[in-house]
Amino acid sequence: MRILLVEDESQLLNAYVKGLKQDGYAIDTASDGASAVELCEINTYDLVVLDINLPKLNGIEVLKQVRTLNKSVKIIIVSANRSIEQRIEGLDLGANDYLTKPFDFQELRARIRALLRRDFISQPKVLSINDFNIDLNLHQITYQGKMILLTLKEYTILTYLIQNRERIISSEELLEKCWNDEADPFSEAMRVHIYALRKKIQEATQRDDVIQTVKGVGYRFNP
Amino acid sequence: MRILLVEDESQLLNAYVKGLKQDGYAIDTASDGASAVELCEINTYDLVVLDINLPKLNGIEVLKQVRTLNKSVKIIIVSANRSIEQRIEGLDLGANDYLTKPFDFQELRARIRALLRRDFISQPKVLSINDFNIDLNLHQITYQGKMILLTLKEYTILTYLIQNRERIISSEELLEKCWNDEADPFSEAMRVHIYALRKKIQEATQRDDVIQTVKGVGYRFNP
DNA sequence: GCGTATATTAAGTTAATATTAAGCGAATTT
DNA sequence: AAATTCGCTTAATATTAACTTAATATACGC
Repeated sequence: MRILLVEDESQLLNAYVKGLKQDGYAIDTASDGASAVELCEINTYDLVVLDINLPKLNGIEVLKQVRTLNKSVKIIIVSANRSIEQRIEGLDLGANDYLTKPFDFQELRARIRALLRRDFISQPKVLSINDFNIDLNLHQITYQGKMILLTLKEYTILTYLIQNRERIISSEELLEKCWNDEADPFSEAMRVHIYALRKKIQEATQRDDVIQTVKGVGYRFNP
Repeated sequence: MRILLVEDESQLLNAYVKGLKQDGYAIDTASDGASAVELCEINTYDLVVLDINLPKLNGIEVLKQVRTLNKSVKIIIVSANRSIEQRIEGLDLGANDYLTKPFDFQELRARIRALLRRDFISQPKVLSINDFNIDLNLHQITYQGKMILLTLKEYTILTYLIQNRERIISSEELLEKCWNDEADPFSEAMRVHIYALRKKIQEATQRDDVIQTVKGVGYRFNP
């Protein structure tokens, strides 16, 4: 899942980035409205967190343009201004949720998860598929109760494959959803992660068909 | 857990601060209504203790604004005026509890704990997890009956990790919940405390996996 | 079998965390 | 009030783990 954070207070921004990366999202950032819109023209985000009080381009205007560019992206508006009017206007213009500053980071986290949930097969914080058990809180994946120790990137990839296990995921999509802007599209890094993942999964499950390769198409989680 | 104390009698204020810091809360203070609201705009508190009889901005007005800013914060109103009317009004406006002056500090302490309790797994004053025993009253942590001598900050951190042991806690969250306003967000101080904590825990338990590191994500208490 | 897509390794780079020692200031003691 | 202690923070360095790169090997469809 890929998220764009638009926020001009850089300190706040950094905190969000870190927190959300830990949840396995690929994060891009913009600190003003113009570059936010630019990024949305280039990339396809699943969700945008948009601070309404922005330099250069008014937040409401950014909201309109982003929504025009991408009808399905989820947008969470953040604002220090608690006037109800603005709140309504924001939702009318196509925002999906609204948060008033200051808010607890856990609150943001919960709402993001809630909004992205619809795209997933399963919604809760813990999903069980056959002998696999994924705890989204603990970043923990177990097989028959046995823990599979994964790095952050491995966890991100596997979670994405699992949450979209009804489809075959192309390398391009995996790259797009699990890496951010700076990722080199020609890099082989992803394959190395897949390899490491398979190794760890094989060790834990004695199976080596859990991540299937569909040549020329992509990868697929096979529970 | 982070608390804002709003009280214009500075002597009383200092006493509260000291007492509550002892309990491991991160404490900010304000001595008038205007600055209380300002602080709530900047920071996310878990709880606010609000004296209703305030200079500059009427306490009830402060209450309204604080509640508007943050729906989930717990608010305890303190007042010398025990008129039932005001009491009702306060609770109607979104306060969670009410104390009439003069009151015993232990009373305040108990109510704060009661209100913050819901965020925790376990509510009682003493929690036992495996061989660990945490007495929130005595600020004492023991392992197999053996006392682990901790400084205040160490106790605060460990208690937070223990009370949220079902999640991985990022450094950002730890900083947010265990330090107050003056904390430098780029400080490495927390890591030093973690180090000291681990050392003491290792000494007492002979185990060194009690505070686990999940690289790129955070820390976790592993009982 | 040929060519392309993917897998496998090992080595290199970067980022995150751990460790250590020194400094500072508040509180306590003498 | 000087000296001492203690807890907390700072800063510099070390260590570790994660991630990427790059080079080579294998597999698979045509």
